[in-house]
Amino acid sequence: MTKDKGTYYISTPIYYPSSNLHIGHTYCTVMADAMARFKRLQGYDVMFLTGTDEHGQKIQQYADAKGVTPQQYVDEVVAGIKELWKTMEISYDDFIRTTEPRHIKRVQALFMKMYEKGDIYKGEYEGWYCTPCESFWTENQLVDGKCPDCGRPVTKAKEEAYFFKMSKYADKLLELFRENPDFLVPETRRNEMVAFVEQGLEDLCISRSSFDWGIPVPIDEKHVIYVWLDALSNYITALGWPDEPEKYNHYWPADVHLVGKEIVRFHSLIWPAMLMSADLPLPKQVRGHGWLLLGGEKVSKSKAAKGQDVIDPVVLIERYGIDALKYFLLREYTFGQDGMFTNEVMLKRMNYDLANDLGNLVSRTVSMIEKYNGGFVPDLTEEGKCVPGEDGIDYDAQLKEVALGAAPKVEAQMDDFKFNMALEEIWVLVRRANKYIDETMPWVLAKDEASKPRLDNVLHNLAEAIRIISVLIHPFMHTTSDAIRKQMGLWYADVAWEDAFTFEAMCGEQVKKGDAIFPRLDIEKELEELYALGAQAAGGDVNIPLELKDEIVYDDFDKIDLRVGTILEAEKHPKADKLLVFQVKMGTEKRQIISGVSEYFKPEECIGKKVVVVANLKPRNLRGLESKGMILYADNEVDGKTRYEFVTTVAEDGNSVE
RNA sequence: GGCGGUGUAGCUUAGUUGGCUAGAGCGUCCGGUUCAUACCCGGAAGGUCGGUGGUUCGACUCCACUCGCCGCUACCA
Repeated sequence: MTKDKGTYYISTPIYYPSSNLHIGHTYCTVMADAMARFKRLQGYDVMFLTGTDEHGQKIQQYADAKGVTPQQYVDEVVAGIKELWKTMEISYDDFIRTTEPRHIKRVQALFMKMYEKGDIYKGEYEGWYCTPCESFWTENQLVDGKCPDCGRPVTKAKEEAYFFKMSKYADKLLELFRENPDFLVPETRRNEMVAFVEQGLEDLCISRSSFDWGIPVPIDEKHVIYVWLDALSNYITALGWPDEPEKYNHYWPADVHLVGKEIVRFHSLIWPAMLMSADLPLPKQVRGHGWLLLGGEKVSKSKAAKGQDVIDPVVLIERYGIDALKYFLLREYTFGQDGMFTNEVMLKRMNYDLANDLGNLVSRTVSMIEKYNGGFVPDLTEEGKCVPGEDGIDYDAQLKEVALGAAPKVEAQMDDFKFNMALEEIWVLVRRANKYIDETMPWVLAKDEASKPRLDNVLHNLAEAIRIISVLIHPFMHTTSDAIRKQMGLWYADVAWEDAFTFEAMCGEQVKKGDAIFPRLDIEKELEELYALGAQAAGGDVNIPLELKDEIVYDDFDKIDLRVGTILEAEKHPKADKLLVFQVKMGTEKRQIISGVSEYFKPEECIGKKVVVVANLKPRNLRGLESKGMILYADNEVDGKTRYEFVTTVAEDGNSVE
């Protein structure tokens, strides 16, 4: 660290410890870590915060099922998360757990501050509740009567609850977006939020009394504080607000909250509104990143074991190393956009960029310095300067120009969180250095004693280029940076960002060839082995219980009358683009049934299909047409896209299904 | 349906305020080289910049319409 550039506070979301983390969480945390390391290297006083959000009904249920207390349950999972971050050398400065006393008392203080402001009142909440998502939904938000976020079943809930007058802050939020467009990026997310607020904001339910695994409401012991007030406030409670204000005053407001696009709304609307209510400054920026997609779907805990791609970061690290995985995640994907994750894309990146380009550059340079100059980096001499040949190009000058130009370009890209572009800028230099070797042909120079001065300068310039590369990659791959510096004889100096701005720094260092920095991978072989691992995780030998709905008794099942039917007619609903209207014959009866499946089936291909129908379901009007019953479909995936299949049989129409 | 975004070589994609032959990586084909992890370097083929119309001396870049994807939202027994 050289000069003080001020503070830089960056956060990841606090993760929900319901199970182990996957590569999606890793992706977010790796980005935050790279930025934190980059800012530190530049001389900022960095605060990098991550942590876990440990309350809620779902954790309580998981713990009950396991026969342990919620605290015991989260302690175990959180230990695993910390272990993962340790393995990945995530350089967080603090790890906040919402079950820690320091957090609990400060959340209560925040509650009281908002309460005293008159922004919290007691009301009654009725709605549908999705336990896994900890979300309440209104009747018409439900999809197929299920949670619109995760598709799992919801339960009806009505309870006394405390509300936060968020509606009061709608205008101020719009003003925030209008006057401070950089508050929320990328732009598409900001547009969505503005549209959301303009629709009108409802007050936010911030307490629960139906379970008790949470922080008690200070004015009412029957209630616990509900997820958002509890979780979001971690960004200031970790700093000591309000009782130990020193750190808080030093780092707040945060420079950036890094979040996934699915929680942009909470960070850009609810969190600012809460801070406004408490008369506290707002964070400077919220950045929503994209998702890693597996076969077109978001990487998630429930999809974790599906298919052939390995998304367990621990497995990938064991096979390829932390730096290769980090490089891949940061280089391959564009911040803010979704990206496709496949083993093949990952392996190619690792081989082409790391083994072939960077690893090989270091390897060939060190070899030549050992072979042609006894292992010592030569000094530059006047007589060894490049004499432009017929092409008129001064190779030395070009290499130097690219090398010295890299750091400012990296800085510019990093300012905008364009990790992939920052790395691309570095690789422009890597490629230029490889090209420089072909241009100058040291092995030819080495054959003639008269060209020794020229050879020395070439070797020197290569060493300089690699030294600069070692500085530039340090925030992204510090272990590799150190390994390169060791081979280059640069062990004596700590990495400093300023070193990327000088080109005549080396002389006499003793290089030492070591193991390949990134061994070349046999992609075919790796793909096969990863495929096997993926298949195994997908359930080959392992028996992992499915996540199921609440248990029912036989009588519950017996209430459902399932019948075999044949689709006679099918057409699009005239007033709804996603609905198909079927005429289904079940024995003696023919009736109309409507399903929301037009994106999966063309009407004509449904005709004649045998289906299973829930026949005694209460009829309902759907956009003007009556639907009597429900056709059963099975979730499926074809060519990587989700779709439905009819649940079918060869049995006679009208027969019952049991 | 409403709002927003997006559509550029086989694949992944750069293209700030409109301006020379639209760049890059991977893939393909050809050539060079041997210091190096069978790596590296050079060259070529390949794009009517989704479509149509318009503004302009000139549009991938602006406008209108249209088609396809995506997100938010509504409807989805």
